[in-house]
Amino acid sequence: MIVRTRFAPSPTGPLHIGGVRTALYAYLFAKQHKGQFILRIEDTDQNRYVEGAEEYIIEALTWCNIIPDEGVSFGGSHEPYRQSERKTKGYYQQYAEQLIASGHAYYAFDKTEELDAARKQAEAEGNQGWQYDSKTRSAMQNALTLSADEVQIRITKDEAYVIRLKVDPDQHITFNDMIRGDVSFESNIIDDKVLIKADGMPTYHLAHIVDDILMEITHAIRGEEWLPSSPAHVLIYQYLGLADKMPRYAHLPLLLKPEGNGKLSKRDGDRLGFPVFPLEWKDPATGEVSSGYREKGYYAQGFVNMLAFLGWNPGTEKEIFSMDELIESFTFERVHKAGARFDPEKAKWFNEQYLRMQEDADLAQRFIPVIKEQLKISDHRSSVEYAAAAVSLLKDRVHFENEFYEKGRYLFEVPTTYDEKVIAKRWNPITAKFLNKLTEVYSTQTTFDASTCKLSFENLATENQIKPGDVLQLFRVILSGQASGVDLFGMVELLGKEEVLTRIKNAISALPKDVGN
RNA sequence: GGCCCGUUCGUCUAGGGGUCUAGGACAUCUCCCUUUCACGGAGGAAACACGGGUUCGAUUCCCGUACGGGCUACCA
Repeated sequence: MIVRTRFAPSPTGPLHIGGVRTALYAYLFAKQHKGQFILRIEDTDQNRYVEGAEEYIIEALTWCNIIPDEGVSFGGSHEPYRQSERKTKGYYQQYAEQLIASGHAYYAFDKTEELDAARKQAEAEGNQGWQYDSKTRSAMQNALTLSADEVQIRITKDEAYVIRLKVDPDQHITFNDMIRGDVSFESNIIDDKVLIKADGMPTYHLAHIVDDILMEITHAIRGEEWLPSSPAHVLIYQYLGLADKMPRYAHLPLLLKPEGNGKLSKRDGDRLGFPVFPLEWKDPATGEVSSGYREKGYYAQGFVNMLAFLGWNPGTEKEIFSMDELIESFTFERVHKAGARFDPEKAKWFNEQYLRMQEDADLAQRFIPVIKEQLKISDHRSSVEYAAAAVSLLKDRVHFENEFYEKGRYLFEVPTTYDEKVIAKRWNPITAKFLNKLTEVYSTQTTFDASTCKLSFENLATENQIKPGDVLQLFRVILSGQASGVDLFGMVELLGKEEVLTRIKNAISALPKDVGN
C-alpha cells in the first residue's frame, strides 16, 4: 500500500499557522512512508470563497517547502483537485444517489425558517440540542414522511431540497484514531447531516469522503474540531459499503491563544504583536493587512521547525531539525493529545538558531543589495569580503537578518552624532590628547588587524598613564557614535586604517575643544 | 444544556506502576566571559488539577469532581 495523505483547506482566507502545521504533519507522514502528499481545495461553500486565498495557500506551502506531489497547480493523476470542479463532474451526486438507493439517505424539503422554528420550539420546551435525526425527522418534510409521488412532484417542480444522511439509531461507533486511540460515540447523538446542499454542492462530510476514496487517501490528518463529526464519517463509509476504503484518521490537537482562552484565531496575531500567518495577507474586502512570518524575516526552515514542535517532539533533547530529519523522526504516536498554547518567543528563538547556522558569505550575499539600496554605497564596502566581515561581527547580536542594516549602519557610515553620556563623562583634554597620539601611532602602523591595533592602543594608554577602560568606550563612540555595539577592535580592523583615522579626526573637530578646562 | 477530547514548571514538553530528589527547551533570576551590548558558559527558582479507589507502592491504572478545549449549520 502506498501511503497517501492530503491537506484539504478551504479558500476562505489566508492559511493560519495551525493549518500549516496540519499540512506539515500530513506531508512528513507521507514522505516518511515514501508516499504522496496531495493538496485538495475544498471550495464547496461559495458564500465564503475569498479571492486570492487559493494562491495564498499554494504560495505559503511552497515557501515552507511543503511541496505537494499532486494537487491544484501541481497536477497529478487524480485531477481535478478542486471540489467545485469535481462537483461539475458529478462525483458527489453519484455517491449521494447510491446512499439514497440503499436507503441510507433521503431527500428533505424543509426550509431554513422551518428548521429554525423547530429549534426554537425545542428550546422553548427546555431542550437545547435539537437536531434533525431519527427522533425528529418524522415530523419534518422529507422523503420518509411524504409519499413517493409527492417527493417526485416537488422535485420536478424545482422545489429546493437537500439530501440528508439517514443515521440509524442505537449504534455504537468506535474507530481508532492514530493519536487518541479508540474513540467511541453513540449514533443517537449524530444528526442526519446534509450531504448535498440546496445549491447542489456537497457538504464537507460527503465531499471529503468521496474525494478521499477516489484519490486513494490512506491517512486523513485534520484538526481536532472534526472529531465530533467523525462518527458520521465512519457511518458514511459503512453505508457506502466501503468501510475497507476508510483512511485512518489522526485528529490533531488545536493551537491555542498565547494568553486567554480559546483557539488561536486570525485576530490574535496583530493584537498580540506576532504573525499568525506564514505570509503577509491583504484582505481583498477590507484592505486590512495581516503580517506574515516571511515578511517579518523568519526563515522558512526555522518556522517549520518551530511548528513541528508545537504538539510533537522526538523524545530526545534534539530540537533543531531539518525537513529531512523531521521526515525521518516524525510519528503520530509522539503527538501530544492536548491543545498547545502558541508561544511567539519560542518562534523567535528557533529563528535565532537558524540565523547562527547561516554562512557569513550567504548572509553577505543577501545583505549587499541592502547596502547598495538603503545606504547608497557601491565600493569596497559593498563587496562580499567587507559585507561578510560586517555580518560576522553583527550576527550574534541580532534576531533577524533584516536587523543588520539598523544595527550595523555605522560600519558603513561615518557617525554624525556621538553618544552624549559617554562624551560628557570621557571627553576631556587628556583623552583628547590621547586620541591625537593614537592617530599618530595608527598612521605609522603597517599591519592594521584587530590584535595589533588593540595592543598598540593599550600600550599607548599605559605610556600616558591612562587606564584603557577610561578611553575604550570613548574610542567606540568616536568611531561609531554609539555607546555599545560590535567588538571594538573587530570594527577597527574592518573599517581599516584610513577610515579609522578619518573618523577620529572628524570627531575631534566636531566635539567641543574646551571641555574640562 | 448535550456529546466528545484533554489536564506534568508561566509556556512547549519528557516520563506511562518502584530508576522521580520528576528530565529538557523557551521565558525569568544570579554569576562567569566581555572594561560595551549581545552570543556563549555555569547555576537558581519553577510542575505531576483535586478527591476516591486498585496496589506492598501511584505522576503513571480505574472512577468521580473541577477546569480547559472542540462540536452541537444547507461553514469547513
